[in-house]
Amino acid sequence: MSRTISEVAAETGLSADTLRYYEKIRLLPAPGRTAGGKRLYRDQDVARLRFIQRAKSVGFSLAEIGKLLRFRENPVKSSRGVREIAATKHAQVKEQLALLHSVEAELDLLLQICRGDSDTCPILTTLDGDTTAASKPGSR
Amino acid sequence: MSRTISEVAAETGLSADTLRYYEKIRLLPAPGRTAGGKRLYRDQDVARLRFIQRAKSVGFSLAEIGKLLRFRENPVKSSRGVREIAATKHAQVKEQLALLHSVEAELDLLLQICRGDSDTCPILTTLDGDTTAASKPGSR
DNA sequence: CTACTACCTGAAGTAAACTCCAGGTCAAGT
DNA sequence: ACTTGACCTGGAGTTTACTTCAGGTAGTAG
Repeated sequence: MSRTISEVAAETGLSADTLRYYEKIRLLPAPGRTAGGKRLYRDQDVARLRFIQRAKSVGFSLAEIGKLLRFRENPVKSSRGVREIAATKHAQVKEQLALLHSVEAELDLLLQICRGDSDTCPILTTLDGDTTAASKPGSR
Repeated sequence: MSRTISEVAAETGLSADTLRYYEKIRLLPAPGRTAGGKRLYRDQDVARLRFIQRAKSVGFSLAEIGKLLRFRENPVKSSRGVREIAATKHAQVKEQLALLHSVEAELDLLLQICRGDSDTCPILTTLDGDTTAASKPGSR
């Protein structure tokens, strides 16, 4: 049921310092304590941390994650405003996805064409417009 | 052909300070100068900046972008090593895409179910309570 | 010549998200 | 009783990506 900070750290891959930091900035609710003052985390805290990690890996800032979490916690209370936030976020995610897709395509292309066996990699020179690489004299 | 720093700033939406900063950290090659010492940027610099902006918006750090640029500039010289970098990057982008998709799906679901008209939003409580939707141990 | 603006430089400051540190406490083991 | 190890706190330090600042120059306008 309840775990110590180091157990949660091991479980999530976050450091104990980070957990305390998240608590400080209110991303995590203050957990219960033992008689001696040690933090005791519960399943829902860990679930919350997993959510945070996922959101973070996707590029949300901690501030944004805070909003998402509050959203998650107040289902109906602020439905309208909350829906707006979610919609905005949703739009951002979609945009991000589109950008990522284009970057993926570009890397894909680069990898396909520039296999390291031929003598020249036309796409790269094309990409850069013209001669950036070989010709510059005085720079670095 | 050549533009001043403020022109490039206007064109790219970056600040002149940022352009000088990019030069300092060698993301941009040192541009030519007027007799009086002012920077003169060329088309290829702007193209490079656009590349940087795209890569940045997708979540690459400036350090990573530096690598991508060097990659782009040395087509064959270091084909092998370079291919590795690109492949790694490619894998990362794919992973990022997968994560983003899952977040998008989650937000989608949230938006669909929690329309702000009903009294309760079951998915939210589910998400937070205990049975985290897709919680799998060892997923990091 | 003076004013003004755009530009220059090196250096210091900022925000986000940690990370590390010093000094202190608590419960358990020997 | 003493030591050890995990934990506590408040605060300083780190990295990234800029931004701001202070003081100075180049070229143009009046």
